[in-house]
Amino acid sequence: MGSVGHQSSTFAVTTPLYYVNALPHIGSAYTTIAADAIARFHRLLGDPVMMITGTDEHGQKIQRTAEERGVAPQDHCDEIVSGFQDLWQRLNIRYDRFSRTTAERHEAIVKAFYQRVWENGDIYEGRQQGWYCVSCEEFKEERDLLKGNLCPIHTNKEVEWRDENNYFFKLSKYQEKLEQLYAGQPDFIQPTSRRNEVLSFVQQGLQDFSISRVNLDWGFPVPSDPEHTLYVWFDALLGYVTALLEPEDEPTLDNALKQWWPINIHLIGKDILRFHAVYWPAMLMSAGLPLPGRVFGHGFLTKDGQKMGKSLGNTLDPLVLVDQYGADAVRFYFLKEIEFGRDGDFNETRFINVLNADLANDLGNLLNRTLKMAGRYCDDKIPTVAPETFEDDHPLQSKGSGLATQVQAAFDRLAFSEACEAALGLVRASNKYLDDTAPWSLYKQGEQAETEAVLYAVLESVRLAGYLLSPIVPSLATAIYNQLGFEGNFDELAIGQHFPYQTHSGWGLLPGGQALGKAKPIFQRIEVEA
RNA sequence: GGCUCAGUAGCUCAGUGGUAGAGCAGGGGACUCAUAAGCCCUUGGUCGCGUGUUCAAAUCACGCCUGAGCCA
Repeated sequence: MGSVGHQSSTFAVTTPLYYVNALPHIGSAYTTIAADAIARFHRLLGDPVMMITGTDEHGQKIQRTAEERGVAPQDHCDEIVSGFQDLWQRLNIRYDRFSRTTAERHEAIVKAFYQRVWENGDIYEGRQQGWYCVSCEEFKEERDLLKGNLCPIHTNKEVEWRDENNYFFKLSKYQEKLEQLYAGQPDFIQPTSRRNEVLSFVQQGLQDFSISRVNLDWGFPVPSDPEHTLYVWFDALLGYVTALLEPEDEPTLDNALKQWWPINIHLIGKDILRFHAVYWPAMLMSAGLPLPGRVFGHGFLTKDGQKMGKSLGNTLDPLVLVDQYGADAVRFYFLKEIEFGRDGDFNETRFINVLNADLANDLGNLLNRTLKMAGRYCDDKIPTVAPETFEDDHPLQSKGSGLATQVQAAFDRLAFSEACEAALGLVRASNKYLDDTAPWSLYKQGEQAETEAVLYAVLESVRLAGYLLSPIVPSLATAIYNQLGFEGNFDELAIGQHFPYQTHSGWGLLPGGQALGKAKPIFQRIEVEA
């Protein structure tokens, strides 16, 4: 029952390498939480997992931001980077690599990669004229500009006229190959709405894009012409490759690619879809490297239905949120309450309602009430119950047995919300089952065996729900397991050996006689003063 | 301007031809093992608007309105 077939294989997932223009915002936190949940799920399965995050640190925008602050670019980057690392720690993100594009070994990888593309004849010198938005680090079409030569995205920034010699990448050469890729690998870009966007973009015909800038110091020199500086995006995407080097490895492409390449999933926000779904695979084709499995562009977050932004002054600081409510709360809200891929909203009332209803009332209280009864009626031990006690149509066993497959399918599709709903369904059924069977009455009537059977079924159901939710709410899962008498912690990297999916995702695993831990509410209700 | 997607209960969403559903929030009730939690019952919707197709439309077609996105 509940055993799930799974071919173990390496699994690599990335977040974007975040631009260090400013401290992390809630959007970066959202992507990173999702990536962490995916990585944790694959660790449960026992797969060797590589989760990559990091920072993108080059470009004119960084140079100027540092100048404005009166610090050296590298010092600026170091500062912001520690802000990211601090947030990831508070959010309980277990990344394996933190890739920085200013790392020395990154330059070696970039050079080697550039060399391959160069030798393949895909880089040429050309002239680029046009309006440039430094904040976007992109050229803009004149027709798209707002009045006063303002960038349509950075509406307070004037674009700058550039007329310079740049090096170009022959993107146009890969038009057909890219179209073949999208057709032959329909899951390459997800969700479908994003895929369609890319398809229609590519259909219009691809133009070569420039991969170098002049009059810019903060970046790597172009290997074939050190007077030029490599365009930040060309360098940034390669941070995914550099990340794969073992600490003791020589920084060569072969070393970087030997174990984890190709990446299974690139998780990104929809704003950088084009770079990952078009430019990146073309660059990889040019260098003769295998392509990633899929690129998933998730939606944006709003606050109280409004776009967040500094100008509106309605930003949501992830640091404040996690300090106030804790990592599990934040992780759960965003992954359970928002369908991954669609835009989602943050509203504090809804946030509190969801956490109280699902985590405190349904899940937390279920464990607590059952544990208290087991303490009183079963001598603080998991009751020993013969397996045949549970008929096939037992309401909890029947529901719990099918969950492993369901949840795994949901995680495969990055449907975190569905995974949560499935696990919570068992929790709700357990609360109902308790009321239907009323073990407190059974016990008073001297029905010891029945009491034990009921409590076992519920304890086991809480365990299973906690296990399946562990990629989303690892600390809660650990608390559940510990109170059920297990030793271990869902933050362990070897969790797939300690609590293997193969066995722990099934129903009926709790060992009878195991001493229970101390009952203590795992998630306190959030009280709001009226 | 072109194209795409969305508009269903206070909130978040499911429902793709046959008399409107879930979770949360709100109201009431019985219980007591529990984090005044859980369980049961319940209020609440001209399914964005209009026209059409059909015996029958939230569901199909056309038009419109609103919002979001893509068009280097």
